[in-house]
Amino acid sequence: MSIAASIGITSCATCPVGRASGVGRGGHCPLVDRTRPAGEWIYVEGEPAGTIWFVKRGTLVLSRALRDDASRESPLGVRGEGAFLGLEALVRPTYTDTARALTEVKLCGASRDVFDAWLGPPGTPARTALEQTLEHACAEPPRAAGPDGTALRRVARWLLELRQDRAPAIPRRVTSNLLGMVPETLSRALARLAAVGAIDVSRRSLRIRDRGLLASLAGERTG
Amino acid sequence: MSIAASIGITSCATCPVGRASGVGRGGHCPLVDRTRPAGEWIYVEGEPAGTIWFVKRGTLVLSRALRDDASRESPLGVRGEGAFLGLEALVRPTYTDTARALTEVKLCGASRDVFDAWLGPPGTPARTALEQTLEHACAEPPRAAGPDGTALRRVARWLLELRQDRAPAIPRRVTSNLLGMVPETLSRALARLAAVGAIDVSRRSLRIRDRGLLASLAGERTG
DNA sequence: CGGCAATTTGAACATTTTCAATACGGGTGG
DNA sequence: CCACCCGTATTGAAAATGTTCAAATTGCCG
Repeated sequence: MSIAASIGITSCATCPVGRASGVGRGGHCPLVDRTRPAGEWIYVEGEPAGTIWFVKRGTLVLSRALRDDASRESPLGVRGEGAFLGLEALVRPTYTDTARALTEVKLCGASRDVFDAWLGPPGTPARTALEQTLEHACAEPPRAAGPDGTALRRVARWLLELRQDRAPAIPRRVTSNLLGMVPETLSRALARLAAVGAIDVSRRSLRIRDRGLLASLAGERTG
Repeated sequence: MSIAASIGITSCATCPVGRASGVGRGGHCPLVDRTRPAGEWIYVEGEPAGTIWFVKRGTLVLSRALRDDASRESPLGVRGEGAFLGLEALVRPTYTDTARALTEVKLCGASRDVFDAWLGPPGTPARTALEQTLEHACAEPPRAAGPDGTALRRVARWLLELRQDRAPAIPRRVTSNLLGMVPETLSRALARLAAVGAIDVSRRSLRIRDRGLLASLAGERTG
């Protein structure tokens, strides 16, 4: 519960990983900093999972190749500050998805072996829980959620949940896929929301104008 | 990687949790067995997260209330042997979803405090990784996967991925929601697959007849 | 053997996707 | 500093797909 949140991870002393390593109490964090520019691929689905990363700053998209057409990929999540990336390396030989930087990112990384050593001896309760969790998370293919309302409704809801910090950089294609629709549909939904005055939208900015209206369109326990 | 799989968890000595507790080496596992009949609710979304469970046998559905209509709920996953349930208790005050037994299940459970103690001292690397992972997993609302093919295609793919063991008990309503469609659509898709001879389907049995045909319908890198 | 609930089927309807054309906005090079 | 170009986003109209609602069927259970 007291996990690092939106304060910003500025140093190893304010980083959960750093603290767990005992930085400041004579400990040393084995993960090393790297900064990567926006647009860069951190790792690619299917390649040997050699490195595990921790996000200190910035935002990334996780995506997986469409099975229909391996040349296209469908975004399946966004990760930001405080997330681990590539943890599947602990239970899988290869990465299960592709991670790409959406903004400039600051990552701390370590090889699988180093990370493994950092976690402590195998077979401890905490490691077991972690590994079982990862095992099951990786095994489960990404599933479509049930049809939970129309496109307009899903978009309205998404806007309400929006973390201020994550919003700006996410391209339409990513967002639309996350919401289970094609970019055109997202465009239309945003246009409609703008038309009724719920939001202000331009090609690259987005602002909620009337949160109450948005909520009612989202179908939140009606008002 | 050597995590308990389909062999069956028959005793604490073959259970990951038991082994991590040192059962057989003088240790004692703090989780206690419970058997619950099919159909029973294990916990409900929103209620205080007091107990964490480990699945030793059987299958459960996890679901979350639809935001449109809190009276209905949409299944968002199936958990079986070897999965932890209600782990969100470590980072959240309340359960984030509802767990219901699909078959008779054998669970081992412990209160949050007991489980917490079992995990060992807070702030260790393994615990940190576990907690960060859970934190992010809980925070992320279940997202629809991108429109990854038509209903027929998704159903065909699902059939191919099907774990033999999980198949039998899952009702249509659950399956259909997992696949992002209404039960009627699933019915029709199954009927069509049966019509072309890819599967044999009856109201409560399901058998793959022609795996190759199914794969081609699923759009697996074309043949 | 009846009643019930889940599933299947049918047909009309609504929505979303598709395909194609257009408008932007940012970056580049003159 | 401005014109040009390219990729992303938007818009339009038609087509396909999935949903809805209602009715019929089936299997299960008392």
